[in-house]
Amino acid sequence: MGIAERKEKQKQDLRKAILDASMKLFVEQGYENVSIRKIADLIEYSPTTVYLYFKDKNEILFNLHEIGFQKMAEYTADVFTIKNPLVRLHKMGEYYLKFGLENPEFYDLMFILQAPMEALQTFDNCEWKSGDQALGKLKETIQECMDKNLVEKGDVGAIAMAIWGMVHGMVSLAIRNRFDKLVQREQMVPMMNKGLTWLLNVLDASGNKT
Amino acid sequence: MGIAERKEKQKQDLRKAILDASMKLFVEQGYENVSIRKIADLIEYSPTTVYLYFKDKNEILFNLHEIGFQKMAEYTADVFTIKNPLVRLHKMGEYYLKFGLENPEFYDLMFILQAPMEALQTFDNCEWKSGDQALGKLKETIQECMDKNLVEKGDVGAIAMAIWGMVHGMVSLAIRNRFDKLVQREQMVPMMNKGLTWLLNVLDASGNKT
DNA sequence: TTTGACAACTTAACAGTGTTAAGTATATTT
DNA sequence: AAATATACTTAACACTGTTAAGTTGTCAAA
Repeated sequence: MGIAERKEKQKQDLRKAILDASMKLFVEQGYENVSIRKIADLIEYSPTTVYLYFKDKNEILFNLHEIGFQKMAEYTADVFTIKNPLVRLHKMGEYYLKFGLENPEFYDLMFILQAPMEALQTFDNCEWKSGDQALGKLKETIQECMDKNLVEKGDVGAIAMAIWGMVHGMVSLAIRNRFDKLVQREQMVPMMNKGLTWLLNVLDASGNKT
Repeated sequence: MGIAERKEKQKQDLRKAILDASMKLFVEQGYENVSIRKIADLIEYSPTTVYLYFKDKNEILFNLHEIGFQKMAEYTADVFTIKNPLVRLHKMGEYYLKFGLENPEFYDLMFILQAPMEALQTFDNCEWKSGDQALGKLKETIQECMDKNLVEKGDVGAIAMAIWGMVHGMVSLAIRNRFDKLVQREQMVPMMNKGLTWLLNVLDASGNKT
């Protein structure tokens, strides 16, 4: 069935072309400019053709959001070589801040916009795999810190929520312009890192009961 | 000039009617359903009339965002009677979480959506007064904690950023559905409070050097 | 009193959005 | 050769924010 295979490949090619076009619009003009009509223009098909390959726009944005997680994984790839879990935790936070501030559009898609989560809800297996995996790594590192008595023991889930919350909070306040009028532009990034370091320090202090 | 006064009053009345209609749409149907045409329908004027009273939609949303800050102030009104600044800090955090989760639409407008900040940029005095005031209270409390040696001394600005970041992060991840697939629905709010309590505990521990 | 100006408001339109129903070719199967 | 299935398009619906131009009605000066 060589002909059926070729047809299947062509279908997958067009699907990929749609995602590539979406990606191009996304990185060059931001998520607000990813519209079905603009995608259609780029791939030189009619807008309705897009709907033969994706249920709706949310589904396209969900795919871009996944690419964002891949990109983020590149940022944090080397932290897992760090033996000391507390140092690793610190570096994870630093890379998280770095990724968010250097890729605000991707960050938006991954952690702020509703669209990808709305797409998720329509799926059969509606787990948020990307988020679950990222949170998992955080939890593991926190657990390791506790096992090695580097930090005081406690509810890993709650602590992970709080730490993730802190870095996410700072990034999202920054990229949604809530720091603009409150902090000088040059001091923003160093100050965010200082905030993170502060947390890691009090955390460290809480563990040293020896 | 009684007649000029009456005219001025009528203008202000219509301005208020537009805001009231916006508010009604906002609380009943969410910010996505606040459109110029729907506002116009409610006040029974043509859509273009709205533009005689507000520069654009952002300016209307900015006004609603201010109302949100008033509402938030009601939540936190009684914390300032608390003498112990560390206890006060804890309660401020608790009320912040409570407000955000009970008023997700307002929270969105105040801390997530770009629209009010875009309006701000067009103003003459483009300070974010509401945000500045709220952050100020947080900073004061942190400073007081340091002055009384309840927490280790450090950069107040950075620490305020981190603490605000944490509560904002948790609220915004929650209302933008990032916890949905990761944490059981019933455990979400208690877990967020647990995360906050955890931070306050390690903070407390960091201060007890006596 | 008539004219002119100004204020308040509306109509109509522009340029865009996501999405769907219905139609048209082309290619495959019966 | 006829029927069917595939891939795609046209045209439309129902919205969105926003603006240019036109229409009233009121008021002050000629």
